[in-house]
Amino acid sequence: MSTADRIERERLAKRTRILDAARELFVERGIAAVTLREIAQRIEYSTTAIYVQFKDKQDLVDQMVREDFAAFANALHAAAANVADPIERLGRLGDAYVEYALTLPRHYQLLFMTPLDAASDAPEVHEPTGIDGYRVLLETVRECIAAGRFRAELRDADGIAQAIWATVHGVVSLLIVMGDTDAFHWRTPAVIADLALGSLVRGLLADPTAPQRPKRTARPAPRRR
Amino acid sequence: MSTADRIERERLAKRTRILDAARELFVERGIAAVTLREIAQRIEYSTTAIYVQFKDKQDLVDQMVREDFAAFANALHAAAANVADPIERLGRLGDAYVEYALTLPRHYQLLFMTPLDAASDAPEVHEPTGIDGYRVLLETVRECIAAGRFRAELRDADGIAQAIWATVHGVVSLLIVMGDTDAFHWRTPAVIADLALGSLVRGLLADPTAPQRPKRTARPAPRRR
DNA sequence: GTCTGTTGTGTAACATTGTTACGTAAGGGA
DNA sequence: TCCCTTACGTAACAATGTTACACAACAGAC
Repeated sequence: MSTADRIERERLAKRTRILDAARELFVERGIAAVTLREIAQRIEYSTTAIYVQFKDKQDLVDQMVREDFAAFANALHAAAANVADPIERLGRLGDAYVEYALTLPRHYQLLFMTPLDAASDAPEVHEPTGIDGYRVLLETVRECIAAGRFRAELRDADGIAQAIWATVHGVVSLLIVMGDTDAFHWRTPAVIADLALGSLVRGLLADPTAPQRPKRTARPAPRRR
Repeated sequence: MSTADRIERERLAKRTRILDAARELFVERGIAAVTLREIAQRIEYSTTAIYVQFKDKQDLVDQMVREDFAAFANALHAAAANVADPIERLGRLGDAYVEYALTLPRHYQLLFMTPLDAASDAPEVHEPTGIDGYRVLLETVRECIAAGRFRAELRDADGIAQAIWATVHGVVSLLIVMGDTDAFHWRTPAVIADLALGSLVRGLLADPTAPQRPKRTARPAPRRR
């Protein structure tokens, strides 16, 4: 059925157009501030046409978020690839994480700083969002443990991975929310991330006398609002 | 003018009633899900009566948040009081932080996980929100540095304080958003916090062979939604 | 004691936004 | 050629934040 294929192709193309327009507006002005009418107008459809592809606004947001979680996980995979030393890999993962999050702060906020609320419809059916990226981290931590790089009493890979995740998440999320308040005299994201993750890893190491990681390039502060 | 006093007192009492009702509803069901009509009904006023005391909904939220930031800062002050050893004080601060945040996750979300948006009206006029608690932490870090407890190359008190803040914030905020997703096999908040903050501090110390902190009582997982 | 102006309150209405009902047009399959 | 599914748009609805306006209460001036 070539015709059915074409129809499906057009259907998917429209879905992509909607998601792209929505993504752009969401990232720019925040999810709550964007109306369906606005999205529809941008792609030259009526508002209700969106409802053919998406059950409601929340469904649109969910599907977009799910796609972008995958992209985020891919970025982490890429950062970890071809790095033999697991400790070094931890650093690379952290760098990539901060990089992604602060390049698209709005997006990060959507992905990791917003409880999924009404997504309780059927999100547990699919792969839980964010689990991909977590697995990369967890595997690296397991390697560190297996290689005897961490102190002997540190055997809980999940706990350690969660602590590391929490640390980098804390840096970026705190900066996204509070980064505009000058009174805190914020250091650059790279400095804070190096201090937090660097010291954390150092505290985990069995042999802290090993050399530290080199400096990275600076990252700009997250943009406003 | 006793009458003017009474009027002012009544005015303040009404304001408090509004804020209390709003707080209760916000904490229970989230800020966006609560309507002004609902708040008004709970305190037996008309909806528009709220507008006499507050410019709009955002203003109401702002004022509530400002008050509660102060309460949070007080909790931190109390936790830090009468603890001579600055390193131990860091731990106490972290404990109090996690305790407060996970006891009132909704509230924490409101305070530290939501960009202030329209609060850009006149929030910078007043003391920036959250700065009180930060000062307690910063002062403690300064003491640690002055006492030579940290490694010699660590001299940037602001940077270190921000890294520590980011770490505990990361633990609680990650759990608030993701804590319900079982696939991550979350450890208890106390375990993650100890791993993250404990290892971070250990990584900062000039002498990591010093004794670790004792275990604390367990904290329940943050409640849903 | 009366008047006046300010302040608080409620009713009604408005604008916006997510959402649904319904009529219509298109187009593929029999 | 006919039917039926699908997509689309117009109009309308419900909920919510917000404003306009009229009225009542009441403190202060005279």
